[in-house]
Amino acid sequence: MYALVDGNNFYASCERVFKPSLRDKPIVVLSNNDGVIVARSNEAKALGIKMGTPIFEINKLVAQGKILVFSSNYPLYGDMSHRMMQIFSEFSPDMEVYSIDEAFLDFSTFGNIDFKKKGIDIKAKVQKNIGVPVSVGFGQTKTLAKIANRIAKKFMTNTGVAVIDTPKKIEKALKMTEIEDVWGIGRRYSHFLKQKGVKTAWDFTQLSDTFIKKNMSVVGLRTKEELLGISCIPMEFVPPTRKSIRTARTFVAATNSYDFVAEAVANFAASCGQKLRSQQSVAHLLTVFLRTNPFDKKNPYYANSFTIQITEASSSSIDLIQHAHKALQIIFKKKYKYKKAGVMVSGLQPDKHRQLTLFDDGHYQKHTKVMRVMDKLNAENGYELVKIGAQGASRAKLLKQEQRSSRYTTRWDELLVIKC
DNA sequence: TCTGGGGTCCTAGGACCC
DNA sequence: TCTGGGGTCCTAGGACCC
Repeated sequence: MYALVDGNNFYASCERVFKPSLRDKPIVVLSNNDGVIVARSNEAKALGIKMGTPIFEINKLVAQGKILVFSSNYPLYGDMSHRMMQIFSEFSPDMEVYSIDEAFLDFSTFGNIDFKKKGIDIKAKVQKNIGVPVSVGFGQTKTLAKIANRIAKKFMTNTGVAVIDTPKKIEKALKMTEIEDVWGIGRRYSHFLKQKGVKTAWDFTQLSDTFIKKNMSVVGLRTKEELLGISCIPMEFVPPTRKSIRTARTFVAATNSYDFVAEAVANFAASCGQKLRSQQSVAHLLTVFLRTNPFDKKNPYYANSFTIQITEASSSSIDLIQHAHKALQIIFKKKYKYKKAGVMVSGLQPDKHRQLTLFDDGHYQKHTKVMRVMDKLNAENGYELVKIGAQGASRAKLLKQEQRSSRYTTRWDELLVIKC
C-alpha cells in the first residue's frame, strides 16, 4: 500500500498558521507578481473563486473586505513544507517528496496494518506540530492513492483519511471519480475522452489497451493499469537531479529598456547558476527567451529565444551572465515592449565530470572558489547578500508583492517586527 | 489597466550511419 | 513496373504534473 499525504489548501493554510484570526475566513494566495490566484481556503472556494483567476476579476470582493489576499511567500511555504515532510517521514522511511505540499509514503513492508488509523495518526501529528491540515489517501498504486486522497478531501471531512484496499472499493472509488480528476489525465485528454463517452475513471478502465495506446501512448496505458491496482509508477526515494533549470519572471510593467531587461536576465542567469551549483551540475547550453504581453491586442506580439552553446560547461554565475547577455543582444529588439523574460540552462552534467577543452584558461577554477564563498555568505546571511554587479543593486523592483506576509520561520528580524 | 513559474516524458519525423 | 534493412541521434511539438 502507498499513501499520498498532502496539505489542504497548503499556501492558504500556511498563512493561517501565523494569523489564527484568519481561520474560517475566505483567503486567497497570489502567484508571483500578484497576478493570478494559486491557492484558496475552503471559504474562498465556496464563494466560487476559481484557481488561476486573475486578481483584478475579484477586486470588488477584495475592496468590500469579503476576501483576504496574500502575495506568495515562498520562503515561508518552503520552510513549512520541509517541517511537514520531516513529520511524514516518521511514519515510513520510504518517502517520495512529490511536490511542495505532498509526499508518497510506501507502506509495502508494513504488512496488514490498520491504515485508517495510521492515516488519522499522521493527520493528528501534523496538525499538532505544524498546524496545517492534511488529507491522507491509501491505495495499492500511486494513482489509486491519489484518488483516495481526493475522496478523503471531498467526502471524509471528519477524518480526512480514505483507504482503497479491495477490488470492491476500487470499483466504487473509480465510479465516483470524474475522468478529469485522474492523475495523468489532463485537460486535453479528458475533453477527448468525454467525447468518447468516458465520464469516470471506471469508464476509462473499460477501454481497450489498443485504443488507449493509439490515442494516449504508453503513458495512458500505465494510468489504466495503475487504476486497476497494478503498480507501474515506481517510487522515487531520492530526488533525481534536474535535466534543465529555468528562472523566468513576468515584469510588473512592459518595458523596451535594454538595461532593465539585461539586469533582469542577469538575475535569472545568476539564479540558474545558484540552482546548478546546489545540485553539483554544470551546463552546456543556455537559452534566453523573452516575449511581449500576449494579452495586449493593441501592439504586435513578439516572442523569441536564443540558445548559446557553452564550450566550457559552467555553473559560474559570472560565466552564465556573460553568455546570457550575448544571447539577449541577439533577440532584443528596441521596438517591442517586453513583459516577460527568462533564462534556461540545459545539457547538464555532473561538475565532477566536467569536460575540459583545448582552450581552457583555468578561469573556471577561480570562479568556483568565488562562487563557493558567495553561496556560503548568502546562505548564512539571508537573501543575496553578495551578488554579481550586473545583477544591479536591488532586486525588489522585479517583483510586485504588495500583500506578502512575514517570513515567520526563516527571518527572525521580520518576526521581531511583527511582535513589536 | 491588470493574466505565474518550473519541471518531465513521449512521439513523430528528419538526418544521418553502415 | 520494380528501388533494402536496420539502426541512432536530435528536435519540435504535444501532453502531463504541481
